[in-house]
Amino acid sequence: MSRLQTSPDQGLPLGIADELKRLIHAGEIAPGERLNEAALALRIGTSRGPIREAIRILTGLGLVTAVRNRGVFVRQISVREMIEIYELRALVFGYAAGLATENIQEPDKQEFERLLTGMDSACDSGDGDLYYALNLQFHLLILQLSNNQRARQTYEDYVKELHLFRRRYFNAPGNMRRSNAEHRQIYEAILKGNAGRAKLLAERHVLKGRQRLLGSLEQNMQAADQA
Amino acid sequence: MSRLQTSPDQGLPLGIADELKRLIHAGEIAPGERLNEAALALRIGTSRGPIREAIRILTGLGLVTAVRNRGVFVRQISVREMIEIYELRALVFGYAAGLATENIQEPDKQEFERLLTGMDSACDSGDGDLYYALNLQFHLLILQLSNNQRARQTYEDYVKELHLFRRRYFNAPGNMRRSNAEHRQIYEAILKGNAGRAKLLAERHVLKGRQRLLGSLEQNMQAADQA
DNA sequence: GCAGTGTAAAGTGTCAACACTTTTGCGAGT
DNA sequence: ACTCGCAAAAGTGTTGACACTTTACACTGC
Repeated sequence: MSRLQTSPDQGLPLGIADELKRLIHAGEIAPGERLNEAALALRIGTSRGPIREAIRILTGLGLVTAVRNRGVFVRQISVREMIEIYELRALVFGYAAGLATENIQEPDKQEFERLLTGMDSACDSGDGDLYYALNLQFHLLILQLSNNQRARQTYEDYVKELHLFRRRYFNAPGNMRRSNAEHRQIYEAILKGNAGRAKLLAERHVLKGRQRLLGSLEQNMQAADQA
Repeated sequence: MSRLQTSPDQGLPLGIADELKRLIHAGEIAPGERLNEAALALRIGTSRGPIREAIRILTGLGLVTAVRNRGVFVRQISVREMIEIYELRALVFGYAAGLATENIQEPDKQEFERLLTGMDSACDSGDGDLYYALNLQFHLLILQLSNNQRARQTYEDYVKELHLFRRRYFNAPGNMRRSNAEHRQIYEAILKGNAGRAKLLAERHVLKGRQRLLGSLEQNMQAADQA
């Protein structure tokens, strides 16, 4: 019954954990929702043992919170946690941008150009999903150029974790344009080898992203109040 | 048979996981060692089910690595990983020191003084363990003053994770003195409200700690070569 | 109609047994 | 003595059953 052809079989629990991670990060299982062991076992086509082990992996990862005798629930992130994570994400991104000035090579530059023009056209066509995907690639490319694997992993984890924030990020076209203008500035600073400026701009870029999110959040709240 | 009175019972697997974490971080289970399910079950006085779940939690936390059909092994950290983690630790510590300039209060100042003089006397008496404990408190106090709970948690995790580095840190008395001199400089910068300087000194302090570790590592290697 | 109670259903917690894989070690053959 | 192969042992992977807790719901009494 299962379609766990995700990875070279590392064992049932690991495979199930990956599948659950995917479901959670994709939002198919909403934050706050409970994971039903029996239902999952039936769906995957296994017994509850491996399911429970997979869920424990997620517990260790902090994706779910366990309550004794009541089950595990997909973690919800509070506004405060969101703010704190953004802070650290900005820090790591700035760090990586600074190092990128030292490690950038010719092929990377071409990749940067491709991503930046791609995001421009995504702005023009108002394609938020495309912009989001390219934006993520842009950020990860910089993390890659930090030459610090752990930093890259940490950054990816932050991005995924922020998906647990209850409210969905809503890309207004104006935000996308502003965001990409910042991208260009960061890229130019990296090109010029200006590590300090690249770091500063990168940090600010993430923190501005946070502000944009908080802003749209407030708008939503007001809209909800009026309804 | 078990003495898992560690915490308000959050369930057997959680309790066991905590116990295992303690054993690993205390070094009682060495990096690279395998965890035997049956033996642990016997020791804790339970069946293998909860043991396996506890082990999966550790898998999620990254404390152990699982190999199919062969068991789980306490994670070993490579030199490269150690270097990368120190880099991020320096970043977070610098960040916290910068913010500490804004959030420090009177009682914190007294605590700082207590820790600094305590470390001085630990230097005098050559008490490495005491120095290590106070040093950790000093760092955590600064993290506390960042007012970013997540940063504090991250920093603690880094410190624990570095315990998985195969070679033990060996506190030479000279290193302790130099280290505490740096502590004083950081504290003074925080007192003066000089955020930039506090941040810079704090970052450097951690990176110097890394150099000290790498240095003692090289010495050990040479000693091993001569033996 | 409503609050309180008791019971059934749903769900999690734990266990012991069995299946499968890997490792160990003995013994035959060279 | 050394190697190869086979068989026993050790260990992990998975399962279904049972115990316990929480939740849902109908029923009783007011």
